[in-house]
Amino acid sequence: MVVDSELSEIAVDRIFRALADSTRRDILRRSSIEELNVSDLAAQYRMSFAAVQKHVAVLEAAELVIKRVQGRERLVRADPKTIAKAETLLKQYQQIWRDRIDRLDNLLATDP
Amino acid sequence: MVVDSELSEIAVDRIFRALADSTRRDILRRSSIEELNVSDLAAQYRMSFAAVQKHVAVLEAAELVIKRVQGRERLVRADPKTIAKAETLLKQYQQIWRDRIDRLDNLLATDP
DNA sequence: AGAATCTACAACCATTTGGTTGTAGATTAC
DNA sequence: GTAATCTACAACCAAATGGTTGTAGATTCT
Repeated sequence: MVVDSELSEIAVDRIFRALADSTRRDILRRSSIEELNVSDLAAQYRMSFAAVQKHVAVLEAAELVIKRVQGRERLVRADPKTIAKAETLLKQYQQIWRDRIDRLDNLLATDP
Repeated sequence: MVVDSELSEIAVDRIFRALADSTRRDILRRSSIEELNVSDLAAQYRMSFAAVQKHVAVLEAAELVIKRVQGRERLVRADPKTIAKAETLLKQYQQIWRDRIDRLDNLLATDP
């Protein structure tokens, strides 16, 4: 039985790995609100431009953000589809647990 | 504005980090279905007992599973509360994006 | 054209991660 | 009591991660 249906395990690894860093979560949040270039993002954190660039690359590899070229800028925006996929995955784990509870309930109800 | 409300950033890091490995996700799935000891889990994977033990420890540190002592065994079961929290976090990101869409819609509707 | 801005990317470093083997402590079975 | 089972934990190793600085390529501004 497979929990995942449309994403490869590697892709799921990348999504959760990308979400496992507060700087990246903040980049995701900011780029959910408005499209930003990498310099604007970098200005928000106490780390080098290159470090923020790497964080954006991790989010991009996970397909959590999309980068668009406009002149010399790279505009970053969140991709809500991938976030939705991650949420769906967690829902499936919860569903497994709910099914288990249901089975226990039925057991207790039918066998008093 | 803070996305998280009750979990520390470090705790969120640990949750997503723990989910970023297919072996750990499988352990979580199996321990969602039934309580298992570490040996039973280890038998499922092509890696050493100690490696599986470490994976369980990562899940435990993230509070995604709970370990219970019974005799010489350590019984592992998923903690649905933490899974639910992770799902809630992702929902919040989606909500930010939906709010943005709503704002754009309103803008387009009121200013033709 | 020249300067400033935005980005890419390489090289490097310390720490963490994911695996291994090996040893030892409890608990259970015989 | 002894053997088998289940677990904990240390020590070690290779690879990945998260940061740095430095250099260079486009693009825009004056």
